[in-house]
Amino acid sequence: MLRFYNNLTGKLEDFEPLEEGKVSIYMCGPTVWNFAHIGNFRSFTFGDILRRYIKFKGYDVTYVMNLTDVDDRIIDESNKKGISIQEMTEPFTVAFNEDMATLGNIKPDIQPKATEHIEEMIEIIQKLLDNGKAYESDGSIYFRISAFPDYGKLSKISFEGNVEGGSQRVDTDKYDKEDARDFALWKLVGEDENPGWDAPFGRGRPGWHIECSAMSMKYLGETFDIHAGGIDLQFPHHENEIAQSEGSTGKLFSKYWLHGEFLKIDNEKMAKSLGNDYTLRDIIGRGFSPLAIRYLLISIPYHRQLNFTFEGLKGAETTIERLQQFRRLVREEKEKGRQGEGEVLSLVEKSLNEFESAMDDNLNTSEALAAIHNLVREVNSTLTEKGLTVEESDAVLNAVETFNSVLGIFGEEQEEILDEEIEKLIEERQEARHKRDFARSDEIRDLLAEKGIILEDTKEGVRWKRK
RNA sequence: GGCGGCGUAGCCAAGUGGUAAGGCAGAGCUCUGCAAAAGCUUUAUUCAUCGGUUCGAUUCCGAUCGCCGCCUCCA
Repeated sequence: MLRFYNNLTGKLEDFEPLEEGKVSIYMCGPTVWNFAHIGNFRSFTFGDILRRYIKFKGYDVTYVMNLTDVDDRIIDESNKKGISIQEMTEPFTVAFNEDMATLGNIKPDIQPKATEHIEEMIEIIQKLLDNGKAYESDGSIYFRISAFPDYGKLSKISFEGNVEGGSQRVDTDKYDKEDARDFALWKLVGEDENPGWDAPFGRGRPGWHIECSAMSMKYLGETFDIHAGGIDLQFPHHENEIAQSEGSTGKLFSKYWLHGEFLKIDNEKMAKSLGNDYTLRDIIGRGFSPLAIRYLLISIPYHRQLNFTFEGLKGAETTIERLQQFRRLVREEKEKGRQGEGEVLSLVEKSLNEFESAMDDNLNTSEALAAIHNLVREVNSTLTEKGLTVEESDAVLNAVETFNSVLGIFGEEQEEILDEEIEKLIEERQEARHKRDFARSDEIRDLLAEKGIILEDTKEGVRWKRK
């Protein structure tokens, strides 16, 4: 039984979708004003695993991840550069999708842009104005938190004590609000300022929170199954989404709330000021493979802080090579066509069961990986000792395929074709070795290494792989 | 100040009221012309510290120390 830690209730709960067999997921996407950093990608990779696993469990999944392409930072940056917000966000949107693909994250079913959903936002704001949960002040529209008693139910923040004694409770907003906690739904924009959109309640631009309410409800309905995002979004962003959405519909917004924890770099907070806010491109530029990065990102359960280090990444690199080597060895083994049955079948079944119960337990990827590693080790032993039958090899390869469909850490199958020149060199080296002409043999080995072909001399002959 | 999380081998870490997964690194072995690669084996009387509850705690409770996050439109 699949269970999630639901941040809304603060409990580990059995997962029961609203509609049998169907699951709707909304993941808060990136603000496309810059290249996304590795911390961002931890969250989005968590979203990808969530979506893949629910699909693996047999549900029909709709996965929506938005693009925030209008907000204060984007406007500030585009003004500085003297370009439109579209010119500002377009290249980063492309880059983001490239990076996601590089990391092996499957494209969301729907990827709505905020700027294309202004109408929907205006509708929600109008409803809130009509039912008294929003008000106008100096041309901007604010949400009236005092009219929404459930405010704070997600983040469990008590405002009572805070208003009185809190040192942070300073209202720095230059606008006039009824209550310091109230937040902007619609910000006044002058006639000749851009970007701005016309609404019945005046020209303006949307607040950040309303964007996600509008896009999620448009594609998933007024109530949907899972809302996910980074832990920092819990307050105020998600709390405000709930207020706006439930305030306008009177219905539950999202049944489950899942938050991805932060990633630290060398045990420190990732921050621009520390210079450790690595983008995916930075890390790949240092020679690390996307697969290793993905492995490291999912090696710790999503709801735990992850300490990202380059040493750890090096380790992940070794680990995924071992996994890929494993798949290669078993595939080779299958080619031998050995017949019969074997006890490996039960090992495979055990591993698959362990994998599933680990993932069922609030996506415990650490344990799921342990189940994979245990299978790899046990099968390797059997393989060396007495070999595998075709049936066993098939079972193992199918299991690998299953693991890969959920976690995506084995990568694509390598092209097993060599060009003739290289094949001839390998042959020539084998002949040289046969004649004990080791000078020539080593020379060829070096030559092939330069071409990115690594040779492994084994009992049963030579094996090659690409670096 | 308020709320929450964490502290497990050299490193990254999972986990449980009943005696410590997994990965990396290290060591040993197998293979090999040598090497590389690969594979196997091995590595915590102990889970920050101090008390308490219990037949029994790393796991529950309390205190202390240390780290991280949210409360400031930062995943």
